[in-house]
Amino acid sequence: MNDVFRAFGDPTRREILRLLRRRDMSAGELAERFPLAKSTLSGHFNVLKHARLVVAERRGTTMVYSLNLSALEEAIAAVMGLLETRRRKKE
Amino acid sequence: MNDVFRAFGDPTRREILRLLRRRDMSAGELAERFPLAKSTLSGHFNVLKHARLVVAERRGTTMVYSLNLSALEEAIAAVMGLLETRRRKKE
DNA sequence: GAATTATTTCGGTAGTTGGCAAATTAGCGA
DNA sequence: TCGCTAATTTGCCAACTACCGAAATAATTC
Repeated sequence: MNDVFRAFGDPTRREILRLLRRRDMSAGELAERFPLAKSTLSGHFNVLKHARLVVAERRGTTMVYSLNLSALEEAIAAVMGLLETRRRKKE
Repeated sequence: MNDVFRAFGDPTRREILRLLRRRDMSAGELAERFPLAKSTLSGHFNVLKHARLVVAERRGTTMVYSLNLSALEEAIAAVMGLLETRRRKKE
């Protein structure tokens, strides 16, 4: 869970997730959308994979990345947990 | 919004938010719960304030921190946005 | 096995972060 | 104003992060 929050901390990684919500994309396809070196993107993919936010599947010579919805759902639950049990005195 | 995600990236800051969900607490009270220097905690408070996740109010010589629920709600909405518009091909 | 394409790993750098102790600011009461 | 308590700011350092280009790895096709 710690890794999930860390992964969310970087704007580039959030943009990757945003792109993947529409359709699965290869590492190269994703890299084209950013003004960054492919090696840099590869590092971001690793962080996202480690946080289980994306899943990678090799298809021939290319790697296809896709969102892992359940990890996103868990992140939402964790943030919502901060709201739920609040006991307010005044309001 | 960027600052909100950055603020969530640190475990100490998430724990501060978790403590504040029960009741408002002073800087000193909060600092007691962590094995960290007060100056370090003060830095964390600043990050949380900057992200508008907490609000500070001076009460005499002490500073009282409280959760800013609306910022939390926005963070949830942002994460949920990653889920919502997903178009699935198979399933 | 050599050439091609796609991606990752490695080595290095600049900037950021989290941590502390010490100095500083702020409010309060004598 | 002085002394006390609470909290923040400052200066410094070690660890981490994002980034790059070059070299290495992986799968495919000839």
